[in-house]
Amino acid sequence: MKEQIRHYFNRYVPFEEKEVDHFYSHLVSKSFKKHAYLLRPGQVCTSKIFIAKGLTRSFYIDDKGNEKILQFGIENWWISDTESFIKRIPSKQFIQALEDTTILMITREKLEELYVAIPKLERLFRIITEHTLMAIQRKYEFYMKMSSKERYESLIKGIPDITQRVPQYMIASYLEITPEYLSALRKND
Amino acid sequence: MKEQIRHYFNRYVPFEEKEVDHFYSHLVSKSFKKHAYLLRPGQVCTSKIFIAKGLTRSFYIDDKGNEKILQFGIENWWISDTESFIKRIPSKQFIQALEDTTILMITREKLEELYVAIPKLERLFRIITEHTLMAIQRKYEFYMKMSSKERYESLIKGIPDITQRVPQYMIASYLEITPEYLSALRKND
DNA sequence: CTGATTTCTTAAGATACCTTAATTATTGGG
DNA sequence: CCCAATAATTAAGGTATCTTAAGAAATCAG
Repeated sequence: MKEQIRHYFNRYVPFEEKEVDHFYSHLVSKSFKKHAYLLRPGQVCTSKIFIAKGLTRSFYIDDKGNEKILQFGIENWWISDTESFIKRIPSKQFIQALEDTTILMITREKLEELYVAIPKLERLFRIITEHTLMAIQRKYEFYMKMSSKERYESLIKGIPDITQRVPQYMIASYLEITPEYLSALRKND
Repeated sequence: MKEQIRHYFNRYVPFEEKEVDHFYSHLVSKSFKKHAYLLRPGQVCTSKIFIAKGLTRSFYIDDKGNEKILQFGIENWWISDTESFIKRIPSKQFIQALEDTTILMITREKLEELYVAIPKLERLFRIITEHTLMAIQRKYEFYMKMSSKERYESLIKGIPDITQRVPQYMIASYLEITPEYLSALRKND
């Protein structure tokens, strides 16, 4: 798993073996069975959470009691609740494993210590955050302009095996359409 | 204007007078008349752009020749084309002043030099980017779930004077509804 | 101040997507 | 392997939002 982190980091900033070792030694690894919760409403999301393996969904329950899926999280993606993490306020969302999932996490406190100890880490996370921002912004800018069908196709293109890994009604929730309508869309290719 | 930057920076990270001076001396200020373009498709967005005063829109032209507004930019907001900036690829969008607008900008090259000279700056931009990510993500997550009317109300809440500053058809484009329908929505309060 | 241009409104018919409810298909635990 | 629970489909009728087209209102340049 250290190798995975090393590889991921080096996509953004070249790191020496030693630096990765140092950082990695402060990461906490945790495994969750399918359906287990990584975060529940009311908890403060105190750590950055990196998915090493598996699949998660982030969702909340709306006024009418419906689950609203905000994001799927896959390998090599950060899935913390950004708002809860930054503002140190209780989260409103669930993060749930949809497959057996292994994460690597680091608390905010520890990370801030490490930013001082390994200044390059500050750079790394600036760059990672910039890239995440770019990806999220791009995704939503286009999602907003797309029809349901186009959003579905776009999701499949981004995560081709998502239909094998996630029940269809969750994909519908994520795309903000009803399961019935998604079913109808799929019927006419 | 230096005072404005100082104030903005200190919202995120405490800076000494001297450090702000140093950074500020590398910023380039530019003014644009209403309707002038800050960026056009084909150009690479080589600078981070901060709006000191005024109002801009970012938009692109879709397949059918329609303008699609992605963002409005107001005072104390960064409005660069993130993807073009990060990947150093030609932008697909226009950024246009909707009022007489003054920006402060800094090239990527200069900024990277300054990250080394003033390490605290790296931290500042990590934090700014984190906050921007949080804001953008939150905005879109909710926009996706909202009706047209709710999106309109949400925009007004965020930028109360937007209706005075921007023609209604641009607001409609931003909210991804037709001007006709926005007009109808406004009619029934 | 005035005509030209831009912006906003109105209304009728069309379409994308939703709601409800019932039926069928699939999956997982014992 | 089977039953219970979960997930997916179908269809009918409804609503939000779009399209088109025309006219009214506001703004801008000279």
